[in-house]
Amino acid sequence: MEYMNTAPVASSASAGGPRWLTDEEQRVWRSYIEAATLLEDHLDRQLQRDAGMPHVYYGLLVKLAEAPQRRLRMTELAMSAKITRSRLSHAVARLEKSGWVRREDCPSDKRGQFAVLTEEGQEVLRKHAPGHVSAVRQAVFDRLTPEQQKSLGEIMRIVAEGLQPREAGADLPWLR
Amino acid sequence: MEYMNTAPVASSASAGGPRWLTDEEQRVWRSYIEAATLLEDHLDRQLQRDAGMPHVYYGLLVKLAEAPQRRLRMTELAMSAKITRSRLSHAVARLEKSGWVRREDCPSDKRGQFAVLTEEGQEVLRKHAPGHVSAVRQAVFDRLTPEQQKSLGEIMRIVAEGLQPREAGADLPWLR
DNA sequence: TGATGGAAGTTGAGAGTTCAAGCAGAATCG
DNA sequence: CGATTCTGCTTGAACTCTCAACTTCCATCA
Repeated sequence: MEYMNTAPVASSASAGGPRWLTDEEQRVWRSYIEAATLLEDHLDRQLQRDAGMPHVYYGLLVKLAEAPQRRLRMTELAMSAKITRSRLSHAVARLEKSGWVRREDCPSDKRGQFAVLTEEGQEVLRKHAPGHVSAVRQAVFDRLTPEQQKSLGEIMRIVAEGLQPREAGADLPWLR
Repeated sequence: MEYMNTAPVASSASAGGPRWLTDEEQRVWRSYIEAATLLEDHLDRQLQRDAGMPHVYYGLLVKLAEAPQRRLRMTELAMSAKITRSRLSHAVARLEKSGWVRREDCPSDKRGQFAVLTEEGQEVLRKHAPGHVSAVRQAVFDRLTPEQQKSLGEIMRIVAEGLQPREAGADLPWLR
């Protein structure tokens, strides 16, 4: 009896026993885990080395850069980046220290805070975007056919949807 | 001029300028990032809550469970899990504290160490595998058609291959 | 044998993340 | 209005990960 993989191997009867993954499903799952691990690691390294920040932080700057006044409420930013507010708080504190983001009080809600991309923040993006795109291209797009790219998009969209926030809850309204 | 996403938006001329991602490529990339973030987070939470360890650690136990004597050299384990040796060292130290793994000296190479899955380690896997598989199934496999599953496998295999270790280097022979 | 370089693994400090708790302001309602 | 509850965001401690040394042992070769 093989127990698991990052999920176990086949051999399911009919009754309530857990539906293990088939061999094929397992191969798929392992490929996913490996690629995801290697990829995130690769991008983290690339950005840490070149831009001095991890991939997630870079993503935050990008979201801000695209937002109306290059600003977003903390909660909005957290939701859009799919991270907890707590994590965001720490992250923004760090980005503030680096001078790439600044906090601003929200006039309409005294509890609220805006995270605002600074000029230096924009500069950092301008400077390192090319390297980052190229890393992404090299690791992913250059290796996939147009059909595969399309497939990947559909698949990931479905998975993401299934895990979306839904209803509220303690510190993580999102993340179920 | 849109600068970036977690990679910038289109508008490329002909000369050397960075080849930005097209709108469609960007949508794909964002979906990927979102799904990967939500998924890893979801599994980490599930396992942390139920089994008292993060997803990566669970993966390590699984690798050991499948290995010949339920043991693997540190370096082998690190490579197979796609993580650095340093990270593994810390991880195994923690797993040892929890009593799920034990270290053993390698007879043939005095520098070498085996990570060995303990009886408690196996027990933990047996106990929590069902919940974990079910989480993976719910989040991924149950939502995809067989074709999509196959596609996902191929795509991720390609990406993983492209990022594989190749030649040696400092502390991270893998991870380029 | 002894020097030299490489390989296996660990370590410590700093950075990032999680979790539970906490504070202040907003909203609801009697 | 005052009490109660909810929302927005922050905090601190515990934990994990990264990065750059560092130690020990193996391998090569003169």
